[in-house]
Amino acid sequence: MPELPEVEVVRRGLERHVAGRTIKSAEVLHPRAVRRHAPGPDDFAARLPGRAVGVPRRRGKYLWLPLTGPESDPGEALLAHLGMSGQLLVGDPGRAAERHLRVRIEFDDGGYDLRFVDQRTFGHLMLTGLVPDPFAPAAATGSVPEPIAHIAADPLEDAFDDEAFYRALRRRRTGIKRALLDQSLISGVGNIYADEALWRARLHWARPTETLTRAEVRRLLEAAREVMTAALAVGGTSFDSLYVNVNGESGYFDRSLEVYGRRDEPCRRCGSPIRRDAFMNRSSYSCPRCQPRPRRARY
DNA sequence: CTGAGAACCTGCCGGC
DNA sequence: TGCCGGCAGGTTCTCA
Repeated sequence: MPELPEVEVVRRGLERHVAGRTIKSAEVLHPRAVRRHAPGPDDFAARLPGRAVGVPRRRGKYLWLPLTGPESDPGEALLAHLGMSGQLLVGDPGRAAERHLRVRIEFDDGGYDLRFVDQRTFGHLMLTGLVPDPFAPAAATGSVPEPIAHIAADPLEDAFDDEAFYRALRRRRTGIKRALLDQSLISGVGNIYADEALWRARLHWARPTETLTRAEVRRLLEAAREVMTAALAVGGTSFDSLYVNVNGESGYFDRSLEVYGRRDEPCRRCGSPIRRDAFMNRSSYSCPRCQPRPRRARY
């Protein structure tokens, strides 16, 4: 799926094209796209017309459009997760329907519409209330959609607490990559950027979390921030047309990847052939020399 | 409670 | 050409 940088690219596009507009209509073309909206597709579509869209927000890989308008009291939001293949696209309302168009939203100004297109249907949209942000520093006033209150802050947010992350890792009994992908510990990091950050920090994916030092965790977080910030700067990573901004354009970061997808190609630091391991039903890429397997490995 | 694996989908690619 | 296994950037659920 789109990881943090790709989702942020989409958020920025929505901020530019959708913020401040009022919804005229919503249409659900595939009920699975709103399966997590408990009251069902009809309720989803019926409650959107008349709502005004605020400034889109994001935490990790989730993004949401705050809604104001007739029905909305303290706060509701249109929450979106792109899953593995979801896209949020804006464009001329008259254009042809995409093959995997799931939800269409039109606005009362008659301008660009908003479409949720999702080939594999792992992504979803839902309408939900907002609750106080459990990860915000005390006395802060942020709010987040209720269904994602368990999603940790991401490393590019002010609310992310490096020291708390280190302590949580020391308490865990698992491998560092599994922990990096655990969105309740740190959000926004997926399979690509986990591998890239571990390579930069010279840590093996199976390193037991309870053996990590403060310095190593600091290095890892710095690496994760660097790689995701760099990816964001060039529009994110995409190997194919599945990962695009709201205008359907791909990013260029795939050209900057150091290990992901580079099996048997030389490590850019030491020349050793990059290895690929199967793990968690997915691939992990690492350099056998820069990231030696720990004596005690955890999966 | 924690950790590990399966399930949920569609499409593409390489090998036979 | 067609079929089949393997693989794809994620999350949630279930079971131990």
